[in-house]
Amino acid sequence: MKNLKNKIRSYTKVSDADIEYSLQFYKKGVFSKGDLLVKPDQSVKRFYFLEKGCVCYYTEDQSGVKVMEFFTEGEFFTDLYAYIEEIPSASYLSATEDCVVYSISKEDVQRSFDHSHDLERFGRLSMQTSFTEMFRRNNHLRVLSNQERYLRLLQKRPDLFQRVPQYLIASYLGLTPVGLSKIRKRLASS
Amino acid sequence: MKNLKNKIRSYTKVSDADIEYSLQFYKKGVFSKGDLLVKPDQSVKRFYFLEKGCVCYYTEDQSGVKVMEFFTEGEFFTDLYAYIEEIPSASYLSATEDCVVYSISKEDVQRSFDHSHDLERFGRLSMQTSFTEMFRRNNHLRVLSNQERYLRLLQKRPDLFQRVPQYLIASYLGLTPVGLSKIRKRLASS
DNA sequence: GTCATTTATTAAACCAGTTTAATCAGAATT
DNA sequence: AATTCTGATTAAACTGGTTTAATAAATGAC
Repeated sequence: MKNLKNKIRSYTKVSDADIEYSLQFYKKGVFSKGDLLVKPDQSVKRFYFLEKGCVCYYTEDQSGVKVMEFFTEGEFFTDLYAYIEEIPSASYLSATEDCVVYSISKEDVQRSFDHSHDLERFGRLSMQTSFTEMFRRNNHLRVLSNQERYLRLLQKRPDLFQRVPQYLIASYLGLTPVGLSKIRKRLASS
Repeated sequence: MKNLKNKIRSYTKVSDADIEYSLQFYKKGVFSKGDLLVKPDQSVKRFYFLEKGCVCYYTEDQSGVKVMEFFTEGEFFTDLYAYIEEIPSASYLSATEDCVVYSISKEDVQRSFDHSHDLERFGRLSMQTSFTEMFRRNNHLRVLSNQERYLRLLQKRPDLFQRVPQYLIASYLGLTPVGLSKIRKRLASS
């Protein structure tokens, strides 16, 4: 739980006692490549810390898979929208590699927030981080060209290209595998 | 400040004393149609409650204006990304009507959060709301067709079509005025 | 090591939107 | 009432992506 403890502390000062109070609720979980942590119509009652592995957050409709995010080691994740709103998920959380997670139930999160002002603050700041990350991501989709987004992803998260198949990356970039292939070709010949 | 007080209380239980503590920091402001509350390269140090009027949150680049959100009476707003990250804004907050706002500085927000656990919780929940609203909005952009988004906006926020020019609505829907016009024409003839 | 499956590339036809530019309508100013 | 300005529509040409389908390459199972 060392990484998790450091992660929490990276948001705000939390006393040892408060950290231990919160950590008591987390349970270790392991998933194999291909496992679904969440799937559509399920309720989403847990909040996860990814100790090891990679998780893909996506929706699927008649036109296929649409990737919203890839989570990797050291990140908190869940289907945050369904978790907050307490509605059935419309999405998948799928392990694209073997994963080790620590997770806590929403009730226990609430217990932590009730228990101390500092843990509540941690909750606020972690929500703030979820907001800014989503904002940044959506801004890129809004203002950058497909090619710019591809190049930026290549630069910012080169590991992803080794870890997940290109058609998922294409979807994450907001295009089809064919479209991404064209962009790569265009770039290669220039 | 009655609307503001009720708004805060709609998030979580806050004592009279805490509410009054927080409310002491808010200052009333009035803006005329066309005024800019925030513009690019400015720092964003205040958090706003919109008592009356309508504010458009948008960016502008070589390809023109891109509307991210319209805020109307009873909503909190600011350029939240720049506010949180404490970086110069990349956006505009523009009054599309005469407006009355109450606003509080980020330092005073922090004072409120330090002052009581309940106010900190309000802060967490309001951040949570910002997250879910942004998520919902982006989800619509992601999974709905332009026509579906137009029809849904027409249904959910019919007032907007009376209050702001159509070319801003087109931008909000992720298309050009020409594109929106085509959709309207298509719908009219069916 | 071979076969089956999954993933990536390429080509061709297509299309929903864009861009540009002209026209039209309405509102505000004088 | 005439003039200007802003906003909305229409038309025509264009384009960056899609879709479909076929092929090729890589991966994994036996």
